[in-house]
Amino acid sequence: MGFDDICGTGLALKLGFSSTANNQRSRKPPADLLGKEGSLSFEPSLTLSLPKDQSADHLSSSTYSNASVKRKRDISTEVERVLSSRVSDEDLDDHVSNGSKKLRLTKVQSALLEESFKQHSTLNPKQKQHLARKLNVRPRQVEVWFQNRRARTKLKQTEVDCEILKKCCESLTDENRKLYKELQELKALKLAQPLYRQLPAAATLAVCPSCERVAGAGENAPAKPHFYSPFTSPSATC
DNA sequence: CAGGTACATCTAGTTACATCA
DNA sequence: AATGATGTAACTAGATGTACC
Repeated sequence: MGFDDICGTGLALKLGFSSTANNQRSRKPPADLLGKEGSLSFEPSLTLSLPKDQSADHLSSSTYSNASVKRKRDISTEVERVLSSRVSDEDLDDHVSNGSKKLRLTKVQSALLEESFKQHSTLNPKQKQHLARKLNVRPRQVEVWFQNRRARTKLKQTEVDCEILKKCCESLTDENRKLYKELQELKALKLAQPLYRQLPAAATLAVCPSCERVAGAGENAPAKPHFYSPFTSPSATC
């Protein structure tokens, strides 16, 4: 296993704590990575000793509690710390070698990634490799950047959609209010006209907007047609 | 062909760190 | 200088698709 294998998919992954890029079905750490007496071996040249409670038995637990996740991260950090000095020797990764735990992409790198994202929001392995070489970062970093970028895009779109729906809702409420007001006026007008009472029954029919039943005539008709208020739920009317 | 396995990659959610006001 | 808010790189868990046996 080479250094890029360890760093490329994240230390924790390759150490077998979890496995996004490794093996999704078996959550147990690979046996070949877990040395004896709680030490983790990546290469013959690098062995990290761990306290007893962080030994293979603990790490191979099928479920990971918060505490174990925390410990796992502590281990990862420690592993990274040890590895970083080694990276420095090999001059493979600038951000790790300068002690920074988290890489910040340069403006140029971000711009290139953005440019690439505009062309295609997902990458095939070849494109990923090419972009990684071009940017002088690991393919895994390109992959993660695209994942996060897609998530950001989706989030923004959701916010936009939410705004649109909100406006739509406001507009409909407004329209409903106007219609209700208009209806009240018509009803008032109707009551004010004595001639209205002499009109045939058919002319007084009204339709409930929520159940679409004809009201105001017939045996089973309610005493008066019912309308819904914009301030109450239509379901409450029928 | 169906089923199992390994692997790569995805999404959604979370964490941790860098940066800035 | 300290601190809280914010943006984002990196991680985790689980799902899915594909290739192979």
